[in-house]
Amino acid sequence: MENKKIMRKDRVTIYEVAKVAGVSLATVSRVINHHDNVTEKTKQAVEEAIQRLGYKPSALAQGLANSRSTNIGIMIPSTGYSYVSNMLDGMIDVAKIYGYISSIFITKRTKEDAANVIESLIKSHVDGAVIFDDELGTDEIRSIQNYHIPLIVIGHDMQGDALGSIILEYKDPVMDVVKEHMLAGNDDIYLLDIVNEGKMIDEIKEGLIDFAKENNKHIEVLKFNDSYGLVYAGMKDFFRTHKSGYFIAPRDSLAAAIVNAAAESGLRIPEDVQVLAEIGSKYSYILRPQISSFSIDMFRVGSVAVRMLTKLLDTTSPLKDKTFKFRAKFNKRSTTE
Amino acid sequence: MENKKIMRKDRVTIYEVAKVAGVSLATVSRVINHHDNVTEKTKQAVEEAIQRLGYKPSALAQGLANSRSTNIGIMIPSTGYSYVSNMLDGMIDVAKIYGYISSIFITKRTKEDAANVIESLIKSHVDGAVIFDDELGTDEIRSIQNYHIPLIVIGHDMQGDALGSIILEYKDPVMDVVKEHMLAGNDDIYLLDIVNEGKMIDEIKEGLIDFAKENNKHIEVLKFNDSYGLVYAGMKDFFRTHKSGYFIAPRDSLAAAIVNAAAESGLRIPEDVQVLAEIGSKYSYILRPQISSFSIDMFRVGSVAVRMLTKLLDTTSPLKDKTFKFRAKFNKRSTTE
DNA sequence: CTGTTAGCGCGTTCAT
DNA sequence: ATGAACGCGCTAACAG
Repeated sequence: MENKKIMRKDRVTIYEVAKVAGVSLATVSRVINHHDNVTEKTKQAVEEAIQRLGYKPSALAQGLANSRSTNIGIMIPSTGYSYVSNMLDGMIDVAKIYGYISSIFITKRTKEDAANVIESLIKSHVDGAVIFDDELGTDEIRSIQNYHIPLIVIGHDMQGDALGSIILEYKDPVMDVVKEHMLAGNDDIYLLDIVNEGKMIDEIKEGLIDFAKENNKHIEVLKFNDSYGLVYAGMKDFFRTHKSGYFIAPRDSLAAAIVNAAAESGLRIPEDVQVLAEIGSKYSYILRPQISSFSIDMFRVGSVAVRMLTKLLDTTSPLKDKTFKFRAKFNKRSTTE
Repeated sequence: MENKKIMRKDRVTIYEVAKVAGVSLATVSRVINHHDNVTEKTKQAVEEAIQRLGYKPSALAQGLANSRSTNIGIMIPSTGYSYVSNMLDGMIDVAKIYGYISSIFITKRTKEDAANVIESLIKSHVDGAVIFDDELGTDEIRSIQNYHIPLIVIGHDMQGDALGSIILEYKDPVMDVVKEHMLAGNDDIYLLDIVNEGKMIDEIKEGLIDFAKENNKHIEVLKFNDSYGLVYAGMKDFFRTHKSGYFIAPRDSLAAAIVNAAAESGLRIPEDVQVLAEIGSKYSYILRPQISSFSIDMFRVGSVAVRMLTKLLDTTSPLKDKTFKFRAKFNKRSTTE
């Protein structure tokens, strides 16, 4: 009773459609690809057969046949942060419009995992990819290019052949605001250093610390693991002995932890403690007091990234601007003076 | 200089590896699939060739050859809401562990779009899919099954052959809390009705209204388009003429809109106005006052969904519990009494 | 306008 | 243990 072949007779193929319609498979192929050189009559017959059988062409076979998978890869860190998922939304949205399916590759924040992810990205045979990953070095990104996969890189300023990049300018705007505070004579800055927050945030940190040194000021670094709860608890503790300061947090939910801890310790905001969030979201203005923060429309970043990618993939229309900048806008709200 | 052919000689195939290693492609295939019947020596030779050439098997060709794409489909509405992106995170995480790549199919909230998405889901040749989409009817979901795609459905109580389901119980817990408020003699309930919020929320609305009728109470429905800003503005207006009430919002960010509007209208919370959010997130406890809401660990829902799916896909280990329930937990906080 | 045939890159018998 | 040959489902010349 070796009838294994019979039990898996599921997927309808182009052959069966051809047979039912009484034509050759080439004709069916022409119909589904809208090649106009087909008689209206036979076309109808084919389409009817397709309907009756419920035939759907296999993207796998199509991909193999013309070495285009109509898939794009999206490499991002865990979407837990809302700015990442907003970006993701924008990317998938545009990809869909252009007829691409989005395959997501989540990277943990380790070199090792990044290598694995790159591996599967290449195997997966995507037509192109957009990469937003703080942990990846430019060399690793270049290695992907050895496989001729057009790339859009977000957050690295890179140039290359089938390579575009999007730059997120948070650092300068943030530094401008902090500099102003410092140069006004203040020397009360505390910087929240969250482990594994990524390269972008780290660079801001370094820039700030360097600037402070140059100006004979001091920045106190407060190190925490990621999570609102941890920071909130830590800051409650902190405010038992400290009664003021100018605090900088990577994201607004973390800024909220400071704000809440301060307020519940009887401190006034912004008179006693000021709080600044580097990456803001809609919660910056939902929270009370509203949080001063910097923002970039990440949905738009995602849209632009994929739109650039489709240009890269469409050999007929060369991408002109291969690098695009988004500059964070400062929204001064109620947690700073 | 018409050397176009040379410039597109990109992907390394199994043939080239075979040639370099001095074996046949069958042997290479055995090595990359870890079929043990290969001499250690030739195995080494092959592996070295693979290294030198930087060969990566094409998932496309592999998929075609054994009709398994090692891709799973994930159908979800826009990830804008954090509970959706948390779920997504959980799904992708587990998929990765099991060696699957995740293809995301975003659905807008219309029947038409849903049909298109289903179409591309089938074409994409995924091995299985998990569907979380309020707008889809059970009949449409069944139609996917005609293509023998194992499915996990979240939010619908369905049974079927290669079909598992996860039920999200928000309705009963929410109704319990509201009933208690009503039965305590109150008749001051306002329900925020956000357009396109999805079936799950709609069902709670209907349940609530029915219950009110049966008990001779009244529920005032406040209709808004989605967005914090719109609701906030609308409620500011509302509170010029209304000075109290028990408000129910679909999500905590919307609840925050009510809370903020009320507070800024000089009303006390929860003495004058009480606010309850149906779907809570971490912001329920980040916001001040903290918002009373219901919660399910959506990351876990996502994990469980994909784990169930992998069981469905693994023919050797049949899935025993084909339906799984998550019951929302009520977190009474500061916006209700 | 339509059918035939040769790949696309890889897995898998069936021999050797 | 290893190689030759066929098939997965479809596209793209090439004939007719």
